[in-house]
Amino acid sequence: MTKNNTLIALKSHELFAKLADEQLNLLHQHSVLAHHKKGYTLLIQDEPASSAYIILSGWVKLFRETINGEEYILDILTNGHLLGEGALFHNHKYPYGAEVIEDTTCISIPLSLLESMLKQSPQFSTNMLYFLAKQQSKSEKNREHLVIQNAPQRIGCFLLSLLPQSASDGALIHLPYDKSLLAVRLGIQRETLSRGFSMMQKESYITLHGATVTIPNIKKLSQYCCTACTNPYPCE
Amino acid sequence: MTKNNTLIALKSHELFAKLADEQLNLLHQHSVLAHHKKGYTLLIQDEPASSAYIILSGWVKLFRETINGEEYILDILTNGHLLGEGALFHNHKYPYGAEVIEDTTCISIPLSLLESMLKQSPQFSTNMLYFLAKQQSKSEKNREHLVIQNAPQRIGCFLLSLLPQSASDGALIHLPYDKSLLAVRLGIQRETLSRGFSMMQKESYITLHGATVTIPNIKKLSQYCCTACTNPYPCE
DNA sequence: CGAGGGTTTGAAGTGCATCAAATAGTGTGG
DNA sequence: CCACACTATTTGATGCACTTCAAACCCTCG
Repeated sequence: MTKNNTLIALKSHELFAKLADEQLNLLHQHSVLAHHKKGYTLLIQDEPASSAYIILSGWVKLFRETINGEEYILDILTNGHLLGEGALFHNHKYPYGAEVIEDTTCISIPLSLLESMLKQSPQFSTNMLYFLAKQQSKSEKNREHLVIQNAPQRIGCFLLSLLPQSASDGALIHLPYDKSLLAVRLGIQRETLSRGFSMMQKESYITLHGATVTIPNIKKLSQYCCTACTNPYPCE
Repeated sequence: MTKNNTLIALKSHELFAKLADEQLNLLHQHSVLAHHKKGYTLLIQDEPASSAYIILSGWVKLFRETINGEEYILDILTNGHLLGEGALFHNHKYPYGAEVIEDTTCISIPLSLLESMLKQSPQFSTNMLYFLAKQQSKSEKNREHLVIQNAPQRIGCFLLSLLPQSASDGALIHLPYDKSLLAVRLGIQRETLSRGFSMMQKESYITLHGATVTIPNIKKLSQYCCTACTNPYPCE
């Protein structure tokens, strides 16, 4: 949890892969490690932006406010995820708000530095291009899921996305945050989430105890969730 | 409709803005103008990719096939839109299929050329970054609409997106393609689209004759459609 | 005129939302 | 360690939006 970890975290992020040591050091020098408690507001939508953040631990939700005051959730992020970089291409304003939902450690990186690196480092430019392309494909997938999958399928798909690639049948999953938050994330009501879980238990796609889920047969679950989808399991 | 128009179309695309004449000429030399009839398959999903295309006229649908053979529509494109460029960041394979749905004129541009320009031209790199960022924001908006808006609201939102910025009350819109295709594009059934239209007529948000829509009061319609949304009208 | 696709209308079913209430789980102060 | 308050989650009952299935209508074009 020292300044040294910052360098390691930076190095291991795809956005900074293959960069010259010189540039990594520059990033390292200008980066600040910070801890934030649950409830802390990290980014304010449409406010002038100064930093991007890489999450080292904890959970952060990205959201936008609707005109009549409701909240729309774009994504919920954790270890290794980047946020706030969108401001680089959005008039230096954050395109979404961000709130800490589980105590979070993160690195803040000045956007001005990223901007100058974009101009000077072709490697970084390329990384950013691939990063944006990947994000877009993820966003398209999310949209597809909304159109194609019903509620329980979306839940199952989300569970599968929590599995490491190496997971085998019987794998344990600990839900990373509140079920009510998960419901919003999936675009359904808490009650629907609850009923979805219990239906999937009855059909023995999963077993559920509190916030712990086991998947006895990954193939069976993925067949239920992914058949209607354009991406076979594993989805991403 | 000569080779000269190709140059003009290239110059006016945001992706090629501010490029040196030298590069524009290179693009121009390697670009090919083509006409395709309705039904023509322009791109095949997951096939090795050779070209990107800019549409000059007509309509093209982008789609992906689900595992059980259904079709999911990503977008429907027309004048000025670019397609196929995603292959640059997707192992040189097209991330979607594309089919001509109204006779189309388009320019094909070799991906290899774009790729070398990405490496050599910082301006082009920057353009591409902004282009991808914009596409992503569009994709996020589409997703939001699916979560937040009901069917008639999505229909109204789509109609509003067809209006030029300069449009005033009473503006005429000619639906660009089949209502059944529009339904798929909006993620609803044809019947639901039809009922949505007739409801909006009854509430005098619009009037409808065949494929021609008039919007007597833009503000009224946008209040109905956009209040639940995080983006005020005009949406994009 | 008649065939065939596109579109609308009607009737019934389904999935999810909503509202209401019960239950389980968590943290606090005694 | 327990009692209490408070929140998260589940369960039940009902309603609405959209889908599905079926049939009619409408338009265009040979």
